[in-house]
Amino acid sequence: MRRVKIVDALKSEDYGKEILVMGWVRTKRISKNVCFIALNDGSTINNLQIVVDVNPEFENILGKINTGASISALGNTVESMGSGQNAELHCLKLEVLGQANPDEYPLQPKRHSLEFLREIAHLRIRTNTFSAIFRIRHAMTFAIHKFFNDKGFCNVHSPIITGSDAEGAGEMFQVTTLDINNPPRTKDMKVDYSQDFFGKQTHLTVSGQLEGELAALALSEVYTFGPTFRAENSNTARHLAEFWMIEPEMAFYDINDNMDLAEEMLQYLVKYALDNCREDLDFLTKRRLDEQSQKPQNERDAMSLIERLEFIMNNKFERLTYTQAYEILKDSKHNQKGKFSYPVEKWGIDFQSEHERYLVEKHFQKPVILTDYPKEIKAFYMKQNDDGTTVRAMDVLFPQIGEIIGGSQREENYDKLLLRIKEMNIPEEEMWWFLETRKFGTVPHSGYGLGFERLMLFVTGMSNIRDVIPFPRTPKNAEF
RNA sequence: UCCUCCUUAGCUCAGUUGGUUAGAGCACCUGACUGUUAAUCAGGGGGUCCUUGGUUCAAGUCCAAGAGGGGGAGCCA
Repeated sequence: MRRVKIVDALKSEDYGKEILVMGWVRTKRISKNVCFIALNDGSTINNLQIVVDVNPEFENILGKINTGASISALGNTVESMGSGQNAELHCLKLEVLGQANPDEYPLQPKRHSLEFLREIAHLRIRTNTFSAIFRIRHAMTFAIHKFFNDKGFCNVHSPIITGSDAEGAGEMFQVTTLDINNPPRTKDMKVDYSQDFFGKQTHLTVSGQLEGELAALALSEVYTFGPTFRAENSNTARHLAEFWMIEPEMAFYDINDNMDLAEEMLQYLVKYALDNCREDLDFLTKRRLDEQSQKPQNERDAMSLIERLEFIMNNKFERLTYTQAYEILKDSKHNQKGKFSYPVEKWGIDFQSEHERYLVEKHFQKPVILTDYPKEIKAFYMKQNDDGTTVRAMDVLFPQIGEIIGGSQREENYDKLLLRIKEMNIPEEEMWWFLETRKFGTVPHSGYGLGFERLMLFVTGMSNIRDVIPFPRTPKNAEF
């Protein structure tokens, strides 16, 4: 007999049918004549209640079943006599697949701290919170591919090992097969990378953007969705050493087309979650409400998770330039009363988290897209404006998490790009292939990068990025 | 990397001005109970007080160093 998933068993109102289910025991409640087992198989946040008559036939088996054990149960679906669920399974045949010693199994039917669960990342997936998060993570992955596919974008696999260290997006992890205790040396005692696996020094990628641009200048509209690696010693709830990034890159798009796409994509993804992950979102909404009730009133969210997602879905993002944002911040009472740790008093400063949060959470109270930043604080490949001081950059700022997207229209003029590469001391000889796209059939084009885990933070309402990726990689931590 | 807080039972946490045998709730084990929803009730077992060193008649408590973790900042996605 074929196993029925619990998500389907719970949906069925065709009572009296004999079905087989398998899963992991969440709780067992036993009394003299009847035993209730809450069974979960990860197909839904909801458990199927297995009802077992306590008789000599089952007594021995029931003794082997504790929280965490895996079982298979054959029985008839019946309409529940108790409240709390519609269908339940009246058990006819019960089998233990794998026991879980209750003295050793760390998950109890009670609330655990997220910090404790991080230490048992191999088991935390079995909890309601994490199974909900990872079902949503899957749904978001799928929705991203669906969004771009429906628009005719081409998914491009950019390389994970890169031979260029000129991407400029952060510190990199080196990839080598040389013996680090005794590497070959050149005459001047430097490590001789010509003897390394690739015949040169290589690293894990920090961005697929440059390769994405190459593809866009052939396929028009492309996106990458892959892992990226940053060896920065960042210890925050918003940074990972290994994270997933979505990087669309579009030929013939200017910065306004770019912003339109970013806004449409974020709203599409939020709507997809609301339409397809409702039960998991309801659970996480309740979880966050419980968590918030521990906090003082003035630190609590103004909106619940679901309300916030609906708000994003239904409201246009605010668009303004860096200079306009600078004026708002400079003239704000907050600034004039000296309440910013970093006062806003000189055009050209890079905005701090506190400034971004003020704009998003206090001033506009909605997502904000900032454009046209001073060129000094942005990357070399961004298109320079005619004013000679700003570039066509755009950052999408979200409540709670700050910068969720960073992007720009790209500089398509060969001479301007080359000049900028020289000004910023980027090794020109390593960028020959990138420069050639501007030499042969260059076109206006744009793109952006979305940090997938930052999106996940927003959609799930979790507050630590280590809780929205199954096995987080952070400084001093590569367990599991 | 900087600032700050934390580390006591399997988990979440109390532990007073340093003072006898370190506590609670949940979990676990035993028993009771005809339908429970993190069931309930009664009883029981369970401790490297993060590590090392120091002060003291006496340290879970005070001091120093180290390790691990949380929150905030920087860098960014």
